[in-house]
Amino acid sequence: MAHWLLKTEPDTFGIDHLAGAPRRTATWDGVRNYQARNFLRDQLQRGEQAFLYHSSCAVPGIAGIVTVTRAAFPDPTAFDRKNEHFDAGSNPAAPRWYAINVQLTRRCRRIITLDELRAHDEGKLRGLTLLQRGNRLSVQAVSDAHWQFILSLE
DNA sequence: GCCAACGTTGGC
DNA sequence: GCCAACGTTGGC
Repeated sequence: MAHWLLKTEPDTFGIDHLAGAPRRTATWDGVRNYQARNFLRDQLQRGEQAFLYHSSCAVPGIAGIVTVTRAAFPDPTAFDRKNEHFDAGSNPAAPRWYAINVQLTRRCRRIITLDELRAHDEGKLRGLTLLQRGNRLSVQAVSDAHWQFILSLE
């Protein structure tokens, strides 16, 4: 099974929100980038795991692990005029954007910080999308080797 | 708040 | 299809 990394801003919707949600489950919606959309729509499968990464905060880093509990379905926020992610170019007959459901599997015992990941940029984590210059993708693939190594840092 | 990097938009 | 302008991301 493939592994992933999902970015989120903890001030908006982070691991604390997910931990407090019913069944520790939430819909991962509002993605409005085509490359990230393609990952969600075409690749993330039910049962696969992803790192939950906190960005735009005091200590950016991996905060936990989530499991995909529902594979891609049309993003309902795109159809909702009152939603900030509304997109008139998407409609139920021809959805442009997709969402998944994720469940919090567990928190990391501690935040695995971006600084710490960077320390391995030219070693075991060479090629990790998160560490690539100018990277902004909110849904990223993580190789098995990278996944295992990051877990070993915890 | 700054600013580099990137994606999108829209005139041509 | 080009590319300048603009908006967004995200670390610092």
